Amino acid sequence: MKKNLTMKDIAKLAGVSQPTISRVINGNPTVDPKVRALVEQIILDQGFKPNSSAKTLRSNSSKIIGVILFDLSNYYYLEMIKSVEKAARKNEYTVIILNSEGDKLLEKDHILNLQAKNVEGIIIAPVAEENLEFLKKKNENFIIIDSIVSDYPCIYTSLFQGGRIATEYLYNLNHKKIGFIGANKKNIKLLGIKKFFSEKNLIFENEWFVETDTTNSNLENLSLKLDSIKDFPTAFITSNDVIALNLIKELEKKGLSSSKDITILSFDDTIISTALNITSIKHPVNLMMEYAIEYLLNGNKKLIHKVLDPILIKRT
Amino acid sequence: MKKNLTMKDIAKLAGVSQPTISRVINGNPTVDPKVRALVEQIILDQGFKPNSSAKTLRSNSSKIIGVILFDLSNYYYLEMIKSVEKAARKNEYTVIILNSEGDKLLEKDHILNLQAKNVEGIIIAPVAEENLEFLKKKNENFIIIDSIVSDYPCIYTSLFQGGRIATEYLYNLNHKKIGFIGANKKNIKLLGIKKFFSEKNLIFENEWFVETDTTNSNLENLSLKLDSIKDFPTAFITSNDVIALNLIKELEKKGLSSSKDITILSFDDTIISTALNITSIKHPVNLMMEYAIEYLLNGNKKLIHKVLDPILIKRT
DNA sequence: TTGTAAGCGTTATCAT
DNA sequence: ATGATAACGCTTACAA
Repeated sequence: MKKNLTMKDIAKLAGVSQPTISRVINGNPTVDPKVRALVEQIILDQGFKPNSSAKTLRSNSSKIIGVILFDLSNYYYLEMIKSVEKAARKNEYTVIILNSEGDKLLEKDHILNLQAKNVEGIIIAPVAEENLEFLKKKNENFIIIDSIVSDYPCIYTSLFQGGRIATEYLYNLNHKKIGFIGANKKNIKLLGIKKFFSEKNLIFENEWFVETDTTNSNLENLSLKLDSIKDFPTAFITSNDVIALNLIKELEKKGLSSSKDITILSFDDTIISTALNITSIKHPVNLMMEYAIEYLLNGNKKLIHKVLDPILIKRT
Repeated sequence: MKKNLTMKDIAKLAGVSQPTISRVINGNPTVDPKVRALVEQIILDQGFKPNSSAKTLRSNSSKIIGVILFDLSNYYYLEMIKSVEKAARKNEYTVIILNSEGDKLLEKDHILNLQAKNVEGIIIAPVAEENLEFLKKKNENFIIIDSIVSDYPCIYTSLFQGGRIATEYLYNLNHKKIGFIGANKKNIKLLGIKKFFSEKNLIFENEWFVETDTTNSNLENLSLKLDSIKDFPTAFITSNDVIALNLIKELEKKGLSSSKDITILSFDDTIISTALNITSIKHPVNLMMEYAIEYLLNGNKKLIHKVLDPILIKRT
């Protein structure tokens, strides 16, 4: 059976009492510099680190941030994970990443799990509002990412702005017929697109909105939907990179070139956009996670909604 | 100050003693069915989960697996994270993902951190052998992924086979001059490639190996290196997807089409390969992480090296 | 400056 | 079948 060292062991090696070890580790100024030096050397030699369960149990501070993500299929989550781990580490925190897979019950499980681990904060891309209510009821320190939910702390990229600047960019390239492929009609990106159209007194035809499933890249009926469009757009905005990829393939089947005939602009700017060489709307993911950690650790809890500006990454 | 429920609280609500709650939760058969039912209902109502720090401290079982990854830039790590989180969850374990960023000291820090958290196993894509020695000395339950290190438990995809089947595939498409772009010369993929050449009594020209940095996609001198090749290959194998992407861009600058003039085959099969529509060698990442978890939790610890076969994903 | 002792919320060993 | 009680390894008064 594996047995880790304890402060008691270090204390014995140093010939002092266990609390003295604790004092050294926690930088308590009352310890004799000689004792401190000795103890620190022993700690280094032995590769000792205090048991965090005991520490957490006693002091109620786990130094852990929980992150519950909606799904791990969009590639931009990798950057998110990388950013949040780094931002946490900078503050001497560890993150626990969990995948709710868009499942309400699993999300609840994860929340209970994190609470049991005494996490000091939760970053959540939520599935169900009832779980957010639970978090609030339990007085949990948490922040929502990637969603807008009133009365809860949120941090997100303005997809409305994203839709707007995407459209503006295409408009300036002389596109007046612009399609959008994405999830259901209340889609905020779509609202931004429509906003720009109305600003310019242009009409956004209903048929230019092509509804698809965004998390599942299985888009077999995309073809049918595209076929049914009477007045075909000269450009498309897609709700994410994977859809852009599928669109390009569909267009190719129809003998259309995405670089010559139809302009495509995507959301998310993952490596796919780079690979396909298409203009994309980037979320400032890194910034988002830094803010999230900052908010959870020291944030003024009166701050409710933090909106980040999307970034247009121009290509070709 | 946030205060979680404890077994004591539940006990009070149920009118029993605290150890009874523990018995109910741990499925101890000696509890009265009526009491059990009552307690379970209260637990559900209250959304109670026992404090895991206390549990870990007392029982020395944290139900946590640590995962130390070398870097989080290659996109195939996302699938890895997804897989390992899921495989762990299936066994009621939580994972803690850490990024060593290829830094020896950071790797050591992560190891100490995980030990302090009493993790029951560590999955590591290692930076430094001395840290592996430390793990062994500390009698830690761990397994290495993505690397071959003798005398330590490892699980990895056979890159030798990968190189071999990649070459075989191209050979069967009538390519006799095949280049390889990747890291230093001891590269195992390259050995597999050379093996196939020698099997067919063909010569692999030294100039067909183009050395690049694999983690950093900054390949500005790739162009120069390509220019210096006298007998230009008709096909290239790249050590990862990002290099393939850069290669395609370089070739385009030279007026060459990757689909018509030069065939490209990459390693890793991330979404980039899909986007670029190129044949790729896939690591069975999902399988790898399932094995890793299985090994750590129940594995016969005599098993030292587990080799997985790469999968050729044909495209175009 | 340092040691003694209590207590965090569990699990497990006793009794009863 | 269930209730006291000790112990896990730390932090934090309090005493010396």
